Amino acid sequence: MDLSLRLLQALAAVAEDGSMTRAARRLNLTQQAVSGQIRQLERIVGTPLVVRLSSGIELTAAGQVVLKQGEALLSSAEAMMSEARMVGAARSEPLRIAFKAQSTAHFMPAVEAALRRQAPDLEVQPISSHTLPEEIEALVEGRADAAFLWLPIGDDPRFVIHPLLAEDRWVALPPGHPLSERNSLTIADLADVPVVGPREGMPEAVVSFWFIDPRPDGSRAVFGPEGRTPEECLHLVAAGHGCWIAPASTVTYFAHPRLVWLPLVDAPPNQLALMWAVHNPNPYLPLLLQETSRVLLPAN
Amino acid sequence: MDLSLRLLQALAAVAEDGSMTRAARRLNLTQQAVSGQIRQLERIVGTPLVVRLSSGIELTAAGQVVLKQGEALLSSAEAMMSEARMVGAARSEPLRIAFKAQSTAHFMPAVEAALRRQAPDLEVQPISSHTLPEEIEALVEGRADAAFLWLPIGDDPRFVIHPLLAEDRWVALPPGHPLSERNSLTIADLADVPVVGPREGMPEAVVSFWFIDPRPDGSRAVFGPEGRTPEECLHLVAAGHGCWIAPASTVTYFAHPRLVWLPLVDAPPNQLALMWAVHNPNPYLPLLLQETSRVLLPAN
DNA sequence: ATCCTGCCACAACGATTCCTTGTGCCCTCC
DNA sequence: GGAGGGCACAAGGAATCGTTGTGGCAGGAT
Repeated sequence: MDLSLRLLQALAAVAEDGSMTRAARRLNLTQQAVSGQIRQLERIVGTPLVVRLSSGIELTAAGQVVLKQGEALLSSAEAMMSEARMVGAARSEPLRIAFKAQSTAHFMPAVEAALRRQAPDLEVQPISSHTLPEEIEALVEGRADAAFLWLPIGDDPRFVIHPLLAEDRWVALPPGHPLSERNSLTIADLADVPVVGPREGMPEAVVSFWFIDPRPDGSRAVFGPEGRTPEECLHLVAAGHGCWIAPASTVTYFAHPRLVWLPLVDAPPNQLALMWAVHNPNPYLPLLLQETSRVLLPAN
Repeated sequence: MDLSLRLLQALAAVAEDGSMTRAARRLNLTQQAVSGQIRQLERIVGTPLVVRLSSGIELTAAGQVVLKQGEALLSSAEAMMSEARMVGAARSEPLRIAFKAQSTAHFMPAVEAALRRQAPDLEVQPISSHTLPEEIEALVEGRADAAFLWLPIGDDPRFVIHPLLAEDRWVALPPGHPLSERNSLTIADLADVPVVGPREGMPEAVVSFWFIDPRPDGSRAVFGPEGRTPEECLHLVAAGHGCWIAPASTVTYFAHPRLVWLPLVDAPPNQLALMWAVHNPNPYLPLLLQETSRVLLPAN
């Protein structure tokens, strides 16, 4: 049976007024409606709750039980809804998304728009960072709920990782470089070219992936000067210190006239991924994943 | 707004299964129905409770509040109904009605039938007694909830007294008595006739009323031997010890061939009353009064 | 790549519930 | 004895609740 709080309110009003008719007036209902509600409540509980008199009503012992505990129930329900409204209105759970500026940022507006369509009340809070360690730190320290980043990052049981899409890697070369006249490159072409990029604080597997070290033929990569940010790397390349191997989408951010970008056709692609801490309770994370997939995958 | 427990059950099931469709199967409903219930619950509470995903649902923070407190609410409601059913089924409140055997008893079957019509589950328990002090004692000691008796009984703030109907008093005389040939009597006729009846343990006002002492002309009544019960009084009258002044309805109980009953036309009538202890909480007392009035007054 | 399955939402229809008006009966009070 | 207030029953319309049917979307199997 399905107990409705309205019935308990009716009983409370009837008990207080000692009369269905008076209670009905107070509840802005007709006497018949209140009579029906009491009857329904009695049917649900399964025992008479009031004694009908021509001068009004009187509660039975069972009616007093329902009255007393019903009032407790009503106030509990009121408190529950109030608290839920508080929690809901507080937007106490903004979704904080970390991304690398000018690297995993170009789809953020579309993702945010998609989220807003599904959950208009959700507050999306972008957290920008410049390096992969910064992003991971933000997740670990709870400053961000999720992060967009490039795989690989090495295995890490603290995170849930959802690969989204694969990108070929491209190589940035200075305009005057002998290889810069080519249409595409292979790993073998880069055998003697120093590679710039971030190394400090990166897991070994990540360095190994981006520098392609060791090379498929077993030789070692030539490590050029360290560039921690994309800007530093580009500066180093433009200054002739070597090449930079980067995700394809980076090309669109840095179509610099003093640089030449060429695809690296035989290198395993890197992957854009969405990641969050395994124990993060934010309920919007699955929604974020879903909407991100929707935004990114058709545009493949 | 009107919160129904069904909605809370739906939320609980949905939260447990992580999916509206699976919850719907378990609840023997369609997915659409459950979806509607969740939507309605969200409208009532006023904030989103679940995040809709293509792979199922996820509770928001507000949803977790409602889930947790809602489950408490559900079990409270279940406990409430269970206890009310217990109390109701226990018939823990039989209505115990005291009456004087062969004096205020003749309408008891009709009263009980009327009560049964209005409250089929009510258990009526007759408590018979033979004297007025016995009846009052039963009320005071809580062995009876209500009593039928003859007024007056003297003022007593411990009781609520509802007069029901008035009866003329009649006089019982032995057949050979000089007055026994009359059609009716006046108080003056009884000036020298000893009166029998109960005196011991009766309030003075009651003795004064039944013995009509003092008489309207200021003279004193002649007190015959004490008869504590109707049987004793009748025996005393039949033996020639005097007359007995009794309620009219007594005549129907004791239409004895060896007695003559005559109406006492100028004596103030006595009244049948329903009475109970002021603090008796039995909810059926007003119903008893109502039904008793209905039974007695038309038959006036 | 394509189909199949599972998830949810929207729409339309029928059954039930809910509240209203209208009525009758009873009791109480004036 | 009439007026007023109490409750129950009955009938009709509105709102609610459930169903079936459909579509979009994502994930997994063929």
